[in-house]
Amino acid sequence: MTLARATFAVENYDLAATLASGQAFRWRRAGAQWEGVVGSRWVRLRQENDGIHAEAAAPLGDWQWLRHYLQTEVVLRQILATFPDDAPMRASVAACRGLRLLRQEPWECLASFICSSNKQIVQIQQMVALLSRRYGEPLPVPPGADPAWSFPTVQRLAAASQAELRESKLGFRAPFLCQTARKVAAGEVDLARLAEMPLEEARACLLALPGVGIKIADCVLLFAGGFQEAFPVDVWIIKALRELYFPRRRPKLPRLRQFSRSHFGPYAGYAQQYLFHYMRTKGPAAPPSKAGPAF
DNA sequence: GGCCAGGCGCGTA
DNA sequence: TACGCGCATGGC
Repeated sequence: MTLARATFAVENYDLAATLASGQAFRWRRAGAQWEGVVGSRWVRLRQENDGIHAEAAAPLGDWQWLRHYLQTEVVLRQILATFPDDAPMRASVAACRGLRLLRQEPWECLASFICSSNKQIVQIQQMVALLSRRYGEPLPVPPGADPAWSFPTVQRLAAASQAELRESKLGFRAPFLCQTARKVAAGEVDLARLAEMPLEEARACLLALPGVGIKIADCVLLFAGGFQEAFPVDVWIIKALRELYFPRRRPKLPRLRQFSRSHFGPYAGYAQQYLFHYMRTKGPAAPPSKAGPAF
C-alpha cells in the first residue's frame, strides 16, 4: 500500500497535549509520532515547526476529515480571550499552551465514555482497543505499523450480547453499552442530528440512554457535538474547582456544577479541558504549610 | 494489598 | 432533593 501525506500549518497547537488529554482514546505515542484511527482510517501524526505532518493510507479524496477532527482552523487565541481572568485559569493556560478540543464522531465518543465510568484513562484506552479489535473492521496500515481496527459500528455492538461484552472487560458497563447500542440502532436517538439541536434538547436525548448521566452526556456534547459551553464535571474537575477556587469551603457537587455554568463563559468546555489537563499534569498540591510560601 | 479511577442507577430519608 | 452504596476491573 502507499501512503498519502499532508502538512497542516497550525499556530498555537500542542498535538501531544491534545491527543493525550483524555478526550479521545485511540492514540498511541510511537517516539515523536502518534498513531491512531479516525473513522475508518489509520493515521500517523507528527508535529514539526512548520505544522502537523499527517500520513494516512492512500487513496483518499482530500484531508477535510482530518482537518475537521483536529480542528486545525480554530483560532485558539480568540477562545482563550473569553476565559475568566483569574489565577486558576491563568495557571492552567500557562501550563497547557496549545491544548485543543478535537471534534469526534458521536457514536465512538458516546460508547467510549459509557466505558469510562469509574475507570482510569489508560484502562479506557484498553477497553476501546479491545472492543475495536473484537468488533471493528481491520484497516489497511503501512508495512511495519501495528494492526488497526475501526471502532465498532452501532449495529455491530447492538448485535453483541451482554455476556460477550463482559468478556471485553466492560464489567458492569456491559449492559449499559449493549442497551444504548440497541436504542441508537433502533433510531430512538439520532446522534447525527445532535449537533443541530439546542443544547438542552441534545442533553435530554443523551440522558435517556442507559449508562449516560450528566457527566457523560456533557462529554459527548462537548467532544462530539461541538457544544463548547458544555462543562463535564468529573472527579478531576471537582478536585480542580475545590482546590483552586474554593480552597477552604469544600462545596458540594450541585454547587460546583452551578459555579461551572456561570463562571467560565461561552467556551466553558475549553476552559474545563485546560483545568482537567492542568490538574492531571501538575503533580500533587503542595502540602499545607504554616509558614506559607517561601518568598 | 488497599485505594482509586473523566460515574451511573437505585434505594432511602 | 440529597445522600450512600454497589457495581467489575486493573494500575499504582
